[in-house]
Amino acid sequence: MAANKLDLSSGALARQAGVNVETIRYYEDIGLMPEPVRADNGYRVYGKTGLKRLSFIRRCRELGFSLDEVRGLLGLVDGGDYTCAEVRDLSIVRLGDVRQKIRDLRKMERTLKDMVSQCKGGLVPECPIVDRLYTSSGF
Amino acid sequence: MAANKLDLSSGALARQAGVNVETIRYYEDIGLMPEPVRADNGYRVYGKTGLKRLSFIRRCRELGFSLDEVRGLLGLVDGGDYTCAEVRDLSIVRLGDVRQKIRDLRKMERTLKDMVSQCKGGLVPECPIVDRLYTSSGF
DNA sequence: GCTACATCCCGTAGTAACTACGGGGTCAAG
DNA sequence: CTTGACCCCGTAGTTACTACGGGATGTAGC
Repeated sequence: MAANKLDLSSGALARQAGVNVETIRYYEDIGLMPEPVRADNGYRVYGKTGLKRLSFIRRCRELGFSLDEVRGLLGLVDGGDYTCAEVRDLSIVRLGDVRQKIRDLRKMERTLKDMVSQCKGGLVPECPIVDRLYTSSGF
Repeated sequence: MAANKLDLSSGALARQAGVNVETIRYYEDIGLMPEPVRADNGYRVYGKTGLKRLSFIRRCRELGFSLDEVRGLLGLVDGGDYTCAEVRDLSIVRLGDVRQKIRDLRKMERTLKDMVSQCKGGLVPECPIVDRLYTSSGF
């Protein structure tokens, strides 16, 4: 076979997509990435579609989709019969999750900030932060 | 032995501290919770200190401290020779982490929001969300 | 042709922080 | 005296990877 000019080894693919090699193999194991063509020496060979798919996965992960959700998205795309609405719904759920997480973190931020500001940072072995965390009253 | 009126079984402790029973055993295994006194039947028996310690751990976890960081905090407290400054420093690091995480999530939120708003949610098999995730251009 | 050295292969095990499972002992109520 | 809740323990599963180790292969310089 003539080598396509876009042929990529697993290492090259990993670099281009911004993941590492083991991750590709992991995705292959769990069925997110298809088994690639192999060169005569047994090395994996990827093309443009491989790169697109892996980049898709990486971006979804960056947006906080779980691998299972990514699997769902890819299933829709693979089947070719997905509707815009399905994808949109999943994204809206994700958006809700993200917003909830932001709220939680802001609460954490406030609590930590309060604790730090109450603490003089001295060398004394009594610390309002520890007191606050150690007493049974909630915060 | 006379039963203290604050004696708690593992189940009761779990309920009071808001974790579940297996988690207590896990903390015991990894040395965060000390091995408790056992009743004649082999059941674990906890007192007020057990409850305080477990609640401390739970609160730290809620604030995003890793179990290793909690271990450090507990080590300071256990040793009795911690200084306020040490605790404060760790809290400040955590606060920085939390703020970074909020920034990351806000970026995710913007991206998701944009994607959803671009999508009409129709039944057509072309979806700008998928396009956006699937193409190799970053976002 | 030979020697480094990088890169690839594979299977397996380790990570964090739990959660779940399964098989058995115990205890209080009716 | 049985039923159901609770407890014990060890082990394995979860998510999403990362690390390890041993061996084959490819590539560059001498």
